[in-house]
Amino acid sequence: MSEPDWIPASVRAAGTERALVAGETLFRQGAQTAGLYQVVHGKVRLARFDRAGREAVLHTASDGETIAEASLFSPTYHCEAIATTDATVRLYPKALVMAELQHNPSAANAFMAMLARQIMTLRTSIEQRNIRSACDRVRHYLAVNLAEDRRTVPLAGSLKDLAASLGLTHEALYRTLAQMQSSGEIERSEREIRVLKAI
Amino acid sequence: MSEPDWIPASVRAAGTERALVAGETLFRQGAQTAGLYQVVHGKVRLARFDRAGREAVLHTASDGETIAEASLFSPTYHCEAIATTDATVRLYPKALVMAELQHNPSAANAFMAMLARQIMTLRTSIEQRNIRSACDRVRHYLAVNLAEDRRTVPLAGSLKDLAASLGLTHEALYRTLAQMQSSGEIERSEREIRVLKAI
DNA sequence: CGGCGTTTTGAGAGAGCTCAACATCGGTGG
DNA sequence: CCACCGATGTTGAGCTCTCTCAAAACGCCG
Repeated sequence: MSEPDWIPASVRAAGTERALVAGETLFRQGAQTAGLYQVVHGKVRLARFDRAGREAVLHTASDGETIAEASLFSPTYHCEAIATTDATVRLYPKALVMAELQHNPSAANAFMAMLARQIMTLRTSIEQRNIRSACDRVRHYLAVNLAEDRRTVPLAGSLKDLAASLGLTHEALYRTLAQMQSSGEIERSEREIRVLKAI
Repeated sequence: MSEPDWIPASVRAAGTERALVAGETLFRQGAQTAGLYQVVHGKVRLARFDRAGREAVLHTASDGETIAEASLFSPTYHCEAIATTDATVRLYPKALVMAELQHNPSAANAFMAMLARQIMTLRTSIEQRNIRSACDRVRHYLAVNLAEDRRTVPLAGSLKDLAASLGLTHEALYRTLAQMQSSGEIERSEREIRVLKAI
């Protein structure tokens, strides 16, 4: 989604890599911002924790995506970044990125477009979490994440992770998927869900 | 929140105003994007409607705020804009705004910062909608919207509108507020809520 | 005064959460 | 090779909480 095509070679060269093991925290809410991170490979999720200890998954970034873009304009991070799988990330220093955006209009334009896309994606997430019914929430997820064949939805990680992304308990997701499968609405295989009825 | 301090006078002068009555739709999801809107006065909310007809309020813009910024980078609007109160909006043509962002680095910078702020606000909304308990959701809202005195939260519109913004039914909100008041957690007056216990 | 929208309160039902038990599978170490 | 362990996947039962449907008080405005 957020291919960092706008990062020029000069900035790219200044990036420093770091390896993360699954479960490791990259940065915490409130910590000083270091710069812009790009996920080289693996999955890193952005999340917040509420008083009750519940984790709200805000986004999961995969290979090539950048995270913490908004933090370029903030002195501290406003959410937690946690490796969902083993992962490698690359850090681009804040000052360097900001200077590039300041002096390179086309980079700035691409960056703005990327922020705009993120805003749209986030609004879709809000729409999704506004749906109470687990079944309709799953349907919404399927509709939004349909592959180009308009019939299948790839499953990137575990169902448990998906449940967290959907804001459901994993039990509720399991049950809902089982029900949708037995009613003939979907078919499931190892790495994808096939949608049989129009959504 | 989104004071359009980055809109230069030249663009400002090219704006065209339009009056809206409460309930009127400014633009619909899927419609061609005309440009950037600024709410001169009144309240305009961005929302989406799901299959069940439920409205998910994504944002409510007040005096001075801009809406549809992300749509500058999209051919169509991705949500509905509806006047919550009688309102006046000003439209800045897309091409003019884009040209300004292209040639004026400081305007581009301010615009990027505004988009970044919006991303953070949207993430806070997702965090909020991830909270199931009506009481905790209200507490979260109060904590996020505390005035500078750290004790009061202003009530801009009706409680019914607030309920929609919180993603709760109005009945649930009324009940929750009544309960929080009777337990001594808050005090209510016409235009604000006073928080008595630390959140 | 009548009408309309907001604010309240009541009662019932449905749905997801919580707690719990168990199956499955891959990896580890004896 | 097998036992063990942890994480994921699955299913069951009960409970809580919000939603839904209803009804009524209240305030505002023509």
